[in-house]
Amino acid sequence: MASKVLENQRQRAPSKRSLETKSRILNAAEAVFSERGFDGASIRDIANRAQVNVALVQHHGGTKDALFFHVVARKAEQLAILRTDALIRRKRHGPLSLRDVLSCFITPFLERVLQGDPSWRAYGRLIAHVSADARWHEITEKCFDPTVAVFLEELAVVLPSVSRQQLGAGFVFTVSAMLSLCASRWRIDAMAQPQSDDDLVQTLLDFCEAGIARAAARPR
Amino acid sequence: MASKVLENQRQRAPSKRSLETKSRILNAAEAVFSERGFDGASIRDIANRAQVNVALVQHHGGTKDALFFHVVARKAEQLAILRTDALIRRKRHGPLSLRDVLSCFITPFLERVLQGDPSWRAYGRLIAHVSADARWHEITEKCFDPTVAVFLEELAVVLPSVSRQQLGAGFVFTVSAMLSLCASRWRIDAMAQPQSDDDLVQTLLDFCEAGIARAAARPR
DNA sequence: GTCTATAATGAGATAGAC
DNA sequence: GTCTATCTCATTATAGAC
Repeated sequence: MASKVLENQRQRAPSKRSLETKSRILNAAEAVFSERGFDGASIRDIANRAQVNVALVQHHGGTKDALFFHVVARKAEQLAILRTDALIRRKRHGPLSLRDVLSCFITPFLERVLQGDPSWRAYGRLIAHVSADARWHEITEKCFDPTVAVFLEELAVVLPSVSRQQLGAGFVFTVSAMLSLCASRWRIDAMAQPQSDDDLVQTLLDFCEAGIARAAARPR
Repeated sequence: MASKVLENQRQRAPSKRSLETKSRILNAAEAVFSERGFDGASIRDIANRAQVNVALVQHHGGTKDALFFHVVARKAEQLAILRTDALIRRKRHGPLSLRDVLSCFITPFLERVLQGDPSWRAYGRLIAHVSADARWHEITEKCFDPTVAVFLEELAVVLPSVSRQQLGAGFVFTVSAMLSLCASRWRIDAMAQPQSDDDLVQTLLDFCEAGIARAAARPR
């Protein structure tokens, strides 16, 4: 009898079903958080979307805060690798330009967010939400700041005459312009004829490249 | 008896006390909404901060949505006047430069938000929040789009060779960079030595001016 | 105009059976 | 791992006395 119980426990350490359930929950949380924000989302909404019992969300995701952090961190880790990989790969073809650095940061993100994948689309809105709220300071710090530091160093190499203040400001402006494409693209499209994703990304790169380069031309 | 009731009602049509109460409520709502967002804020928080009974918030502000709209619209009206006035005043001194147009849009806002006035500081964060969320589409449309349309026209005059798509994108990037100073200034300050408000605004204007001017140099 | 009291709902979290 | 049931609390909104 007792051995039968033990055997059962051993055999389903993390069962296949639970793995599926856990990632269904994370996906649902990603979608709901991105649509309604942290406070607007409820565990129950998430459970419904995941087609899972309410209690299971807490069981697999922990508290609501922990679940939120987990959702942000999951793709942030992928993103950190994609961005630094892009940087390393481009470095093999000689010294970097300003546009190279910006492109290695922006493109891996936007090409996923603007493309069809609904999960990345949701993630884009979610990050725009996280980034605009000082309350998520700590999440930003853990998930994104390490990569940002790497790219700031690269900017400093490319533009040695520009002060750290200028570079920091330019980088924040760049990130916020990038995120505006996640949350406010409808506004751009409403102002004129909609344009292709690719054109939009090039326009963004033009904008930020020129903006940061200006600091080099007019040191402060 | 009956005449006494009528007299009481007449004498305090909108009494001085009620006017004070109403604006205390709006100020409190502004502060709480800006700190916690729409969903994170509660009518009770607002009532407490206004030192007023819970029921009074509903009485003077209506539903939570209506109160939110009212708070956003209140300063938006002032802002629309300040911005267009700045435009008109500068037009008297000859034709506008690109930087003039951007400055007339950005400066009236940022000089209030970055300055000490806590009410405008709160409003800045609030607008950053509103702007990052498609849910407030309608509020944006009513409160800000008319002014934006005016400034887009001015941009088109200054840069006739640039497509509406490019101008629209450049304007959205500019607005989002501007709003990043409301919500994410701590991030800039964390990256390097903090800089003065004035330097920061000039850096922003340099960035956006160069960014939009680039579109003129490289038409798409 | 202001207050108390309460209705009606929905939230996050947990205990305990299976 | 999964589910039902429930605890505990906070929310918006309103009804009605003063």
